[in-house]
Amino acid sequence: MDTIKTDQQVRRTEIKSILESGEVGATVLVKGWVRAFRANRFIALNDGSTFNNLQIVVDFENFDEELLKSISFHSCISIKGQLLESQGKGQKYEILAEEIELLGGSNPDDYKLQPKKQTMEYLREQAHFRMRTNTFSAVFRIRHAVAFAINKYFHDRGYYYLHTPIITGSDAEGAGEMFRVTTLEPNGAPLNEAGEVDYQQDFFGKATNLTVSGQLQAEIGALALGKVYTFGPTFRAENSNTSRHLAEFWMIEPEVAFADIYDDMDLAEDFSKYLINFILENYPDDLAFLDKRIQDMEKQMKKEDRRPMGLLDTLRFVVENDFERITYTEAVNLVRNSKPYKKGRFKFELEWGMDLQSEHERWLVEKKFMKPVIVRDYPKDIKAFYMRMNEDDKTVAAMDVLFPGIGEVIGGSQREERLDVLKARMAQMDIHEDELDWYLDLRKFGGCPHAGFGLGFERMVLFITGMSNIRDVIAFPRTPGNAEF
RNA sequence: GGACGUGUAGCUCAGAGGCAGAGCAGUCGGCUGUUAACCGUCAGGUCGAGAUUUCAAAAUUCUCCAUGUCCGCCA
Repeated sequence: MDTIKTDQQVRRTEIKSILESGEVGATVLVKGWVRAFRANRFIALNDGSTFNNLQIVVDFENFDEELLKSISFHSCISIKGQLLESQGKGQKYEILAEEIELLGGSNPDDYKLQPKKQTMEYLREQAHFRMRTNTFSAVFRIRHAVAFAINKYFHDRGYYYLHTPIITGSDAEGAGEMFRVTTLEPNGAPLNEAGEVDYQQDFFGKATNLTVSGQLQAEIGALALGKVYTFGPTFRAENSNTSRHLAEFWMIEPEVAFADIYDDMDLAEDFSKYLINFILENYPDDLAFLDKRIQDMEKQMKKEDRRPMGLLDTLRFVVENDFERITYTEAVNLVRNSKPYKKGRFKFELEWGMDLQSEHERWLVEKKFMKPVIVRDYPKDIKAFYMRMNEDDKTVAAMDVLFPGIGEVIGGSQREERLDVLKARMAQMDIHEDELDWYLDLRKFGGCPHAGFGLGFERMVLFITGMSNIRDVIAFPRTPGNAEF
């Protein structure tokens, strides 16, 4: 038989559906990408619907030699045939091919890739290939599922999804360096009398930036709709070169009226556990693969660098145990009285009033408590202006949720609802009232206690997938010096 | 922004002054139950770039370029 057109009467079935509820003996049509063609007889086909491949059995005498030759690594084919119970060991079903059509070839002379382990760095440069690998297809299925679970969690609990602006005119949010948004030409922009760029002549009539946080706007939503959350892209122009920072990332920011810092911590813990549980229950194949992948990698590492638990065990452990809750003051004392601190094993000193260093946080999470830790009541001087002042007048009702391996995944606070206290804080921190008059209005007209937090979406996906670099849980990472694709 | 590391075949890497190497991928041939299939065959190189030391440099030294890890800033 030569190349045969597929019979349009038969509709395509997704591989996930065949593996879950296939009917032996039925004629099915499948389409997908070739992961392997072994022994001139067995094709491992993947169509992205599931982690698992479907085995296609080809009697090569029945097909044109040129057609079979064109079935190379990552070519795209359509197969019609009968679904059978597999005679081999590695899989339950297989399809005996009756008709094969080449949808998209992949010339091996030009296609410089192979079915083998690649470095994450190399794959970042090969966009089409990256997402077809076992690792990344698993990561991106899970990423989708986490996003879905976020919306489901909040919707089921009566929160409203609020879309806060991506372009903002406020430059007082204080969450980091911002990307400027302008239509003015870099050379030849109009100048004002002081010789500075005149943004009054810019598109919006003022200087504008990409958002670093939707929180201030979300507060307005919370004090009207009661419970809201944002989930959108966020931009930080920080020159941060680490495995847990992106210049463009997605952030979730719930904001709740009538909530205090304890409600906030309860929400953060319950929410985190829900997301992890959702993936454990719905994506066991992808998680099992990622778990095994990490185990294989760890075998080649020194014992002291290995993680104390595997991925699945870590996720279950987080879901099944309460997060540890301590104050900043307790955290400082624990670190200062720890063996490694006394023996000078830490690079940085720690005194009350200083920010906890990564190494201190990691000791608390990974050595002392062996689970996520929520630290609250930080010194006011190392936190943002909008956080609620505690009665000691030294600390604010802020909390950070620290996860093993990643550090801060959630940062939140109860917001300062007392107008006079907020104004005093802004004056101390040199933030001009006229830039945030709309934010102050919220305290003037029907203000109330409220709280919320920001969760770094990619950091949560990083934790759940067990990947080690945040660039490998987003399809097209933007980092300093890199905006490919 | 700071510190350190890495650039050798399409990919992953070895080579530590003396002929440019291996595995996988690719070519060609073989193989009707494979699971990163296997066996044989052939081909594949400006050793990141430019200088420098040397009889001799992929290797020493310097500059530049690219890239990674860690730290800082944060989510």
